Amino acid sequence: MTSVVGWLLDLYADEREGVVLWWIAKDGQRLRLHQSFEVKFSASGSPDRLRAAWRWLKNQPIPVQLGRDQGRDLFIHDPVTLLTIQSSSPTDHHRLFSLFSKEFPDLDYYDADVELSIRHAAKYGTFPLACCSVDYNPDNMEIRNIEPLDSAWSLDPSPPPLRVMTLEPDLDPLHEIPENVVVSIEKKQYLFPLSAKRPLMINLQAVLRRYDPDILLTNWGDTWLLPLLLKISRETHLPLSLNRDTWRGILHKKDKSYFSYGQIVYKGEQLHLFGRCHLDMSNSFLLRDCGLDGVLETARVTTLPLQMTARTSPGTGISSMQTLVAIRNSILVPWHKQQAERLKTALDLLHDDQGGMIYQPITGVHTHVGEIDFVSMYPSIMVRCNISPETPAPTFLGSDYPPGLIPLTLKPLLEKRVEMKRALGKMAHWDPRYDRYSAASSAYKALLVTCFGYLGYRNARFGRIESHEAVTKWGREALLMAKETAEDMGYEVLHMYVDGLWIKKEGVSQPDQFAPLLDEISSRTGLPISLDGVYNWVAFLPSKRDPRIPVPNRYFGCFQDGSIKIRGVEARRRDTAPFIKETQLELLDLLSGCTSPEQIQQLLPNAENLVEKKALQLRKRQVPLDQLVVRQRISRDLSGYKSPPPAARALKQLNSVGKTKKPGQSIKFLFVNSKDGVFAWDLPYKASPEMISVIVYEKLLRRAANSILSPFIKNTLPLFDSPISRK
DNA sequence: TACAGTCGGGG
DNA sequence: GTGTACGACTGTA
Repeated sequence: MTSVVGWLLDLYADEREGVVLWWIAKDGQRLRLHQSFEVKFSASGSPDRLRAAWRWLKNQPIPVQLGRDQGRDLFIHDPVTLLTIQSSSPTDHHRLFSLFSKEFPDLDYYDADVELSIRHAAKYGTFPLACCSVDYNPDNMEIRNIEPLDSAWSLDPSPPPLRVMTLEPDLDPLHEIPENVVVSIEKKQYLFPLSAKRPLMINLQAVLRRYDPDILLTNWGDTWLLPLLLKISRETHLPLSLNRDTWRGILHKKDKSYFSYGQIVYKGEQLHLFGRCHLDMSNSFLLRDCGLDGVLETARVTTLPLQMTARTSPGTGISSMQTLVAIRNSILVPWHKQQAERLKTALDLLHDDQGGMIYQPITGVHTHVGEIDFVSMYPSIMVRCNISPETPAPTFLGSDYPPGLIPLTLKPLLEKRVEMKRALGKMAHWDPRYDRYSAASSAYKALLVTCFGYLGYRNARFGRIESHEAVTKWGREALLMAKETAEDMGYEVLHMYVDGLWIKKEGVSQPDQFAPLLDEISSRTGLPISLDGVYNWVAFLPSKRDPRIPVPNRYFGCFQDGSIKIRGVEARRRDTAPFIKETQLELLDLLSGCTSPEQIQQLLPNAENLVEKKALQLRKRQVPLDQLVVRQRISRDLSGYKSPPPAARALKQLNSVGKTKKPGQSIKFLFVNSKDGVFAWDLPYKASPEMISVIVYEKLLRRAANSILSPFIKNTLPLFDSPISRK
């Protein structure tokens, strides 16, 4: 028997060995161990059907152990009688469940589709990069015992000595033709020409062997680079050991488009490795937004393998956390079948209108305004009021009922994030923990927010619309209490939006002056609230269709520390060209130091000069083309468009040269003087400055400038706004 | 004018 | 294999 202390890198099922676990040992070894792992699921239904199921299971060839048990279904009051089915390995379980559930589609299944890593976490307390003490038999590398020395909730776990290698083409393969593969290891870089195929393979294989990375960080690795390298490897018959588990194939997952948050999203194809983790920066929002630290910190709390964590949505993450808590608390995990969405009833529509509290702002420019926001409002409410599918409707001050599944899941995450945020506030930027804390804090925020959304999602395993409504109800309640408190203390409330208030009081302009109000709101509502900042000035815009009507989420302003906040206007939209966005930001920057409307008035001529200068650059065609690129999402197949918008016309051009985009992918294009009015950016031939439609861009420029300047220009109608026509 | 299409969130 | 809202805004017919 050998004992080793190390960090868990990866875990996956194996046909013969049960579960394979890769460890980074303290002494630097990379260890491949395995462990037999039994998997149990259960079914409930009428006694007749369960008897029939028992007979069927007895007469099929996959070995099983059957039993009877009782269990707790969160949505059923009484204990449920269960037929339990235990397989001796994860692969047996998969095969058996897929056959069995087809044979008996009328049964209710539990614990049937739980990710292997979650089952392992529930049984042994493991999670990605958990530091553990492992006993194993050195003769056959079989694990005898795993003892976690680490908790997912600790702020500063012992850091694993990860070896990271970056692999990327030198140019964006969607836009240009890359010539080299760039390999980066720590501070070193290597450049291998793509055209010299044999040397490329030999060199790559050599670095992979020599450095033996744990993490292979790529750009376009899923969708372009690794498929290409594997193809070259086949053509040249030269080996390329991307996997550590060398005899294994690489797992390809197909691309797909799906609906989420009311829109189509596209997820590119994926390549998963074994024994080593492939993370594609271009195919992972989490990796792009929160970096490698964000992925590692998310994997620790969700217990999903690193390669999966990087590529899934926060919804999958929070759902995994709920599943783990359920198993640990002996709550059955209902099988999540993909059921057709039923149509909404009139009642549902009525309910949907009862979301967050939204108020109409007082339009125009206001100075010395404080913005206060509840901290993680919805998750805090779920924890404080014990809102969960199985808990009774709460009163505002919580319930006597024991904590439900959702609060049990959220509480440690919420507390870890609050602690990290608190530490960040006092920490220097050069502190080695700073980046990791920031990454974790924004990754956790997404998990927390999504948990609320999932309560209202019909297909979620642990959702219940009444719970969702209870959260928004208490949210509105808390916001109204905050408003009353502010008014009681002499503030004017200019605007409210879901979890934030914009308030003003004569003589109050320093951050610490807001403290008594914040304390009072916290004590009245029981929810944490903090000052987002004090604006030098903030402008709430009216509707463009009717200037008498305020709109809740179009505003911008400058804080005392010089930072700028913008919502709803062009610069916030991803379909705004960089040049236009830049202009808006420069205009705001120009006005940011002002503390009175008079000062702003004085600077207006400068602002207008800036706009004219930009317009002149456009007319002289001096603006770099990449600054004029517009990006829009394709929502359907080309044939689905009745009046093709610019993005669809650009896609048509790409199609004509054999390139394609699927619904959910975005496409880049320029506005030009041609029949289509657009020119796709990723065509093999390049656009030239003469093609650009100066008219279109100048209108976009003036419209954007107008969004910023109109609140300051008295008694003038917007001068420059008119529809943009093609040509 | 009616209809069709896109975006928003946070950091 | 995970939020099919909803309102503002813009372009096209």
